[in-house]
Amino acid sequence: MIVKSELTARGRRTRDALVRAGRDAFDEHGYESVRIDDVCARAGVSHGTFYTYFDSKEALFGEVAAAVVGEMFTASVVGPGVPGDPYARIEAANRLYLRAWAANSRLVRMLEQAATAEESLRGLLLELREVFVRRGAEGLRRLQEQGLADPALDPRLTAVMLGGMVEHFAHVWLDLGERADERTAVELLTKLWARAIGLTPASSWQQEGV
Amino acid sequence: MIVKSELTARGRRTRDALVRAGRDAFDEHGYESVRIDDVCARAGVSHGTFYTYFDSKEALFGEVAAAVVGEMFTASVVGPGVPGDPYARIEAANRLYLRAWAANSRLVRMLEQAATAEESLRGLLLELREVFVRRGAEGLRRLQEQGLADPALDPRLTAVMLGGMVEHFAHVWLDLGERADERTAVELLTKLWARAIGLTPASSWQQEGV
Amino acid sequence: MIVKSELTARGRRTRDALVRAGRDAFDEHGYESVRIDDVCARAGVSHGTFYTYFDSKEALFGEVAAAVVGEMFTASVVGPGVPGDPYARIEAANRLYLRAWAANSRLVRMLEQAATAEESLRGLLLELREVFVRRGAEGLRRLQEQGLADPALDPRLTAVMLGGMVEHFAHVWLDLGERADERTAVELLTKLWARAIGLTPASSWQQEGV
Amino acid sequence: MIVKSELTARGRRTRDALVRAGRDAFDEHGYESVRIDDVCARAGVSHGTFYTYFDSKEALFGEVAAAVVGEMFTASVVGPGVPGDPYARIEAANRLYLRAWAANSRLVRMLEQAATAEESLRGLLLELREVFVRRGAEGLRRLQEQGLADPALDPRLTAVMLGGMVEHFAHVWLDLGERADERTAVELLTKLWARAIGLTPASSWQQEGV
DNA sequence: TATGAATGAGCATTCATTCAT
DNA sequence: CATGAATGAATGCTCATTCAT
Repeated sequence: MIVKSELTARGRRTRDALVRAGRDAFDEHGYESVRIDDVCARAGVSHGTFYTYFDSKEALFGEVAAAVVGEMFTASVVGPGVPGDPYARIEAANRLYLRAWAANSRLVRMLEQAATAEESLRGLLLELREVFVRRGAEGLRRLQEQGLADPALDPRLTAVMLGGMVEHFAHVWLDLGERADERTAVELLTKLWARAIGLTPASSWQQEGV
Repeated sequence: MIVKSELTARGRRTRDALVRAGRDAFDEHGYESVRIDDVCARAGVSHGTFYTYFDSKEALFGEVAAAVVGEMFTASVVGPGVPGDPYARIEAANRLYLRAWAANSRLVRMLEQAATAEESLRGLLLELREVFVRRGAEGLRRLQEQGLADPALDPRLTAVMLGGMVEHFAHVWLDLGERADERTAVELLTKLWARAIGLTPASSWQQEGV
Repeated sequence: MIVKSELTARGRRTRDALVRAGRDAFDEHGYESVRIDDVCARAGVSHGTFYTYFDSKEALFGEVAAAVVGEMFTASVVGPGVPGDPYARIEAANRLYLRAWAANSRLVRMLEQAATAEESLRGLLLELREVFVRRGAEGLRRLQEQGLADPALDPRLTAVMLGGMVEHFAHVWLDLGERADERTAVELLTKLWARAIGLTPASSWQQEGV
Repeated sequence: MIVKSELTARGRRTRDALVRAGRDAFDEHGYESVRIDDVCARAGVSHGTFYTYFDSKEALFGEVAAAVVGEMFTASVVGPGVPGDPYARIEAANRLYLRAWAANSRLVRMLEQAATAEESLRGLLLELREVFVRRGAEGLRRLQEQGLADPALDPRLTAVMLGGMVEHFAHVWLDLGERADERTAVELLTKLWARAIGLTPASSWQQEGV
């Protein structure tokens, strides 16, 4: 097998084609159903060529999964340009969150499947979750410090639960055909999220408690 | 193949052993990894016997899935003995909801996987979701009618989202090792749920709106 | 895989057919060249059936080798009916020795090849050699005790060398086409062997030494 | 492919490196296990370069085998400086014989293996044996003519057998781990050889016969 | 000459399913 | 009803060889 760092331009092109083909194939047919042959055909290379770049189907999937996870990280960052209004920031975050998960729903679920068997993939999966959980927890903590959210909530557990709500909805929405338009969905998710953490326009938590 | 209704006592015992063995095997190793051989060995019957009762591996899984779904329905019904306090009822429902999904998390996810390929399983999966969604929506609608919850919320979509929060947490908690004890989890899920729907002790919604 | 002891009569027949077919195939084409398919075709069973009885090609070869080694042991025992005349006994032994190795020359050489890689086969190979070496050494020691052979010879090393002469000749004769008829070969091998150990009609060694 | 005679200095170096690498690889891992890739890596050239110099793996092996055979011829010639004492000459020859075979035991056995399939290699193998057999036969014939060895022995067949004894011992000694030090081994081989051909200090054969 | 990417025939192995007993 | 031997399509992977650069 040729390692990634030792590639010529031509090799890189072929390798990229295989990763792209693999990603499409996995997304369309599911991990188990994908044949190395399918991937090769899609990438326009012969069967043997696959093994010039990857040791196995698992290795390819690892590569695909890593790419997906990387994209999700990048795509879900709420830019600094978003207004300081906490509610608006939550809404923006939820929109990106929903989109990021929706775009990769099937592959992420596949990653979960595969992670059961493959040690290396488990790490990737946990890293993925951790990044999203931490972001959510950080955001909540900040609001708590500003007196805008219920200070009694455990930030991490709350982030896990509310993040899960968004993530799960992405799946139900796109994979299971639950009917809703994005605007409505994001608005409702945001309303539920904001209310759940007790987001207040003023700093009422400092006086009252739960 | 012998159909279920034409079984002798002995046949029923063998068949039940296969279903039980299949359920355990699927839960432990995942759909694809399970060999008919494994199931037969577990059930203590010979390889050929399997086909006396089932047409295929899929057929067995369908049977297992149906059993699981049935159990989940039964197990998650909030008994009439629970006090009328809405918050307490939500908490009781969430506890049962969480337990029901946690107990069968892997099999349900397997069902989702398999449903991608198998038409018949898709129906089962949708039925499963629908029952839970409908229950949640009914509950919310009742609270709205009583003026105890935000009447502006779409009952179904809200139920999908908040139900998803619980369902997803069951998965994260049990399959992915997120650390939490049941009491804490149920309490937080309930608090978030209640706040999200704007559950009020009094009937404040009638005067205010969102 | 079905273990040997759990076979029905039918299974035993199939298994035996595979071993026989494998033996023929190995003998004709050499280890590496033999395809599982060839063996199956020869045995008149389908490809998959092979794996009902053997885990791999190596496993089959192990079985074949063990059978060959067993036969060689049996076939090379000089019966008790052979006259006590030491020279005649050596000749009889050499004849059987030559025949035993000649009959299985290719398979034994294959075993040597394969033993390089397979730990389990190495044991079999060493056992095979050891039996023949020990027999030769015992015979020599007896003659030495009777004063009929040079007592200065190390029995084991001498047996290794002279046994090797016969074994090697079997190979050269049959595999490499060295021309000779069996009678001539056995007579010459015996003459060389007898002279080499200083076999004397009388008990001259007791008086002389080397 | 570039033929040997048309090489530049650089080409010769690369080619030699491949032959040397191939010899080491064959000796260590056996014919079938050697990958062209291994050889190239060892020689420090890229995969494609191999085919600049050789048509195939077999061609490389042929080259290696020829080199080995050449060395064995050279290394085993008893120099003219060795004293005329026949026993001492036999001992010297056996020492060189043993060393020559021991040094190349694995490669020679590989050649025998390969010769089964490759016509061209068969010639090489037969040539190798023939040289050693002829030398042994010549030596014996000379001794017979001088009345120092049993004139009744067929020189060629005797040489095949006794030569085989030495050759085989080299294999058993080095490849199969039979324990012996060289001095002891050579002395015993020589004693057995000398006695077997009836080597006498005086010219007793002229009067007696066997 | 050297390189290394591409090729594809070839092969071992798995496993759901069938069927004779 | 139960058994377990037989089936064979399906598929991942290897590696000698070719060839464009």
